[in-house]
Amino acid sequence: MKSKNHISYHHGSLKDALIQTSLEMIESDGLKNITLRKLTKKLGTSRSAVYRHYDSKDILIKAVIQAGFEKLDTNIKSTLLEGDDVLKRLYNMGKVYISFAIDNPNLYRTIFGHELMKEREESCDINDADGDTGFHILVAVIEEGHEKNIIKKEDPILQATVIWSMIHGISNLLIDGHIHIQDNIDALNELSFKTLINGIKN
Amino acid sequence: MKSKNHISYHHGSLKDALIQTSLEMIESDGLKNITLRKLTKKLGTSRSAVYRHYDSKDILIKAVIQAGFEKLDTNIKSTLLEGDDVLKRLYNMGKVYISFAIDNPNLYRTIFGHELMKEREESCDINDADGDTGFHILVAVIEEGHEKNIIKKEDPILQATVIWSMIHGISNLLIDGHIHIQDNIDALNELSFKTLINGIKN
DNA sequence: ACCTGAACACCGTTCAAGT
DNA sequence: ACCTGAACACCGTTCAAGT
Repeated sequence: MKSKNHISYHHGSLKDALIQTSLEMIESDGLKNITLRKLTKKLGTSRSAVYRHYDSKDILIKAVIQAGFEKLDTNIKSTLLEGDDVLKRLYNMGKVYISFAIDNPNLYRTIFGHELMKEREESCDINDADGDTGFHILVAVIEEGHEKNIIKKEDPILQATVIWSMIHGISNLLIDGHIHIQDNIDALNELSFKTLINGIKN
Repeated sequence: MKSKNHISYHHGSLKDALIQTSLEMIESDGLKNITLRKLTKKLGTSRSAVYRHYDSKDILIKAVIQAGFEKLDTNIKSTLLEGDDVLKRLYNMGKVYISFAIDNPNLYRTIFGHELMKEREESCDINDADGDTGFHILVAVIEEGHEKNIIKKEDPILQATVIWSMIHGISNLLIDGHIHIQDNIDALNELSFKTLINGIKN
């Protein structure tokens, strides 16, 4: 029975399966080794089936990147919400963020380095004060630091951007091999955090 | 006469012409729109001529990325060597670096985001104390700051890495559209620099 | 509704043949 | 030595045809 109607095996689930399998293939082989032919073969469908759900490979990849970004964002959010100590939460976020990049270098490279992302203007829109992204939580944590007189009172969005930039820069340079101090990552973590904090705390 | 022997037009210069034209095409159309067919058509050679100089497209692209990286590096170096004030030189470097990224987003994305760069281990090798890259000069400027008692005496390589990470992170987030504060770039510059400096100066 | 598979225009790469 | 152009195996995308 089961093997008979494999025609409708992906009925309703193909769309999601395409994303998940793409995420796996990006991490194992890199983005540029993903082809619709390999992807659909892995899923047991014909290659034109993709076009029922996405208008082109580029649009599929965009959705994959969005999914990858949300994966990272979920990690960041839960870390930022865990515990009371504001500074400790910021420090932990940095560690989790950098660990994500080190553990998923191809995915990280893809979600942040892709040319298609130039026109993005969703989840991370800083102007959208009502959002619920990791960045929004980061801003909220900084504002909590303002109220508790732990963090210097400057524009929290700019402060969040500075913190994010530092962490993002470290992650990027690490996975691209521009930093060759694998044994010294902890020291880099400590110094970057100290540098950030001494610059923004009261 | 001239148009007659176009067969040897690129005699000896094709190798370099491939790099230069690739750099232009990356910036105007993005890396993924570069094909050997378009590239060689633009240069007036047959497409297999490329293989006289590079074993594959990937290896050509690697050389292009290296050339792009050196372009940025040259900018950085001259900025770091200009003037006496240590802090001002660091500040100027940041501005020049970020400007380069904003002016050449596709190139910047390519030289830093490419999957091929995982195995890189040349110019930026921090362990090579004798190098002459922008990063090495940055370390030297920091050491000058140590001698002049302007900058806190910690491992200069780690300090350089922290500074570079911040600037690189800002550049990356800006060109990927994760930061939507175009009108506020100056404020971001100021705050990030202030954050760095207040964290590392005496 | 959703899937199939042949067809099309592209791509990187190879290679025997030219000068 | 260096270049040519046909050939090969791949790719994304389209579309008439199936169920």
